Amino acid sequence: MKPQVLVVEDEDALATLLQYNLEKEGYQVSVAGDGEDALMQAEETTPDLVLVDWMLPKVSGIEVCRRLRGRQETANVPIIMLTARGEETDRVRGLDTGADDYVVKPFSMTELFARIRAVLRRIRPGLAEDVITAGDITMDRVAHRVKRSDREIHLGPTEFRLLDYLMQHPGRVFSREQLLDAVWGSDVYVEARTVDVHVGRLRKALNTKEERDPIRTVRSAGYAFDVNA
Amino acid sequence: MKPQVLVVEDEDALATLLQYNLEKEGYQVSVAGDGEDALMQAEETTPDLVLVDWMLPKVSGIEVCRRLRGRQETANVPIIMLTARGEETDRVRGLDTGADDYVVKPFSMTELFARIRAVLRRIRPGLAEDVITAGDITMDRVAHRVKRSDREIHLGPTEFRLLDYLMQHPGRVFSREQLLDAVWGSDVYVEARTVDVHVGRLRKALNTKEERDPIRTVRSAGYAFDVNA
DNA sequence: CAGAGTCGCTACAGTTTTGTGACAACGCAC
DNA sequence: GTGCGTTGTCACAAAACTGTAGCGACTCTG
Repeated sequence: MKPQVLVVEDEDALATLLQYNLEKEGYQVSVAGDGEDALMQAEETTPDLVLVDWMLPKVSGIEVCRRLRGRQETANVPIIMLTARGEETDRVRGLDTGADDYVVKPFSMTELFARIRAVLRRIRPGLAEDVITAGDITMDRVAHRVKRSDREIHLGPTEFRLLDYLMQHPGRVFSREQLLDAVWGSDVYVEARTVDVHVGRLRKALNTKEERDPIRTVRSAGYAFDVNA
Repeated sequence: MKPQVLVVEDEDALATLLQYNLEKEGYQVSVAGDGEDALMQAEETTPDLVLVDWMLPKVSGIEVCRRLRGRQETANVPIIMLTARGEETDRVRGLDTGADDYVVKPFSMTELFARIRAVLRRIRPGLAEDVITAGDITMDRVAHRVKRSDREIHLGPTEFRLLDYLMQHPGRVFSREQLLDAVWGSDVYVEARTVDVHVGRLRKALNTKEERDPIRTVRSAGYAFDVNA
């Protein structure tokens, strides 16, 4: 599963450059032009990493940090700050901005990539494990294996990604469109009903007769993964 | 106890890459960006092995060698040099730089690991792990031999390194690109599908009719070596 | 209760991905 | 040079997976 990166940058040229290079590096990228937009998108896409420019219109970068940290869903998302040289660099380090690292402009892409990898590596193992467990279902993303109470579950690539995404946000309802964006990719066009089919396949693979279906259908809204209660 | 490795490399991207891979391989890694830093850290952490780039800012790699050798505490620490092709390779070998071995860039990770183990084994027997076993498969890296339940397996060099790498990280799925980076070298250009062919050859050599195939194909993701359960 | 909307499921044709045999090129020992 | 083992690439076949359409069941609304 590609790590999702949210870029918060008002300067168009830089934003585009970042998006282009990050995607080439294998990240799923979304861009926000200002702080408000950033907070909204962060809620929607729940990124694995946020890249925030220190200077932003409306809501400053540092404020974006604080707000992200303040919210349940995004409290643990790693943040990297982009600052211009001399832009209170010391205070960035000194103050508890909530950022996990910062990069001073101008920076090279390789440098940025190195920081990103370092942060993801540092933050992720502690918070988001390679292994997710919900009820009796275990998903090991490194080994690419899914088990339900010691029974090995075989899933196709798409079903795997779908389950991955759902398990990562348990309880939350996603519309078919949201799932298409997140699991298929925001640029492919597929029929919304296709999601139904894949959910069906996923259910068939996951459940035996006795077992409770962990995927909940919400009529005219979408699907959600429920942790056993 | 994990062997401690000090990496002295100014190029950020390479340093990060080395750190990442070495840690995954089970080493405790610290990184120094220049010669001075290196000497300081060497004093602090007294590493079991030092990896030095030949070209460094401030204090050259060869100078780092000399100084490390000149100091009581670090006089016997094994050193491996990283040199670019053509970078006075002969003199590196010829002169007594104090290095125990050297690797010519570009190199594959498995090659580097092999050198590291070799040096550690020579200097600090006991720190290097020479034999890996997984299920009924045994791989002796010193003798360069592979056995499956007392049956001798003949492998070509590439298949050997491939199996080595896979067995080193059992259960984990690697993409073709990752395998190319790790086994072939990070910059040689070979077709990704070539990995398939080598996996095929490896399987043919490893398995008889009765035996379970230890290599698992993960569709649209890569391959993994599974320890028998 | 009719009609519209929504969802589960199946079948299937099309596409993507993987396994494999053949082959030419290469390096190396002799 | 000759011979042998190894390597990377290609082409083709097999296997796995995907998206869509279509039908019936069910639900909501008026």
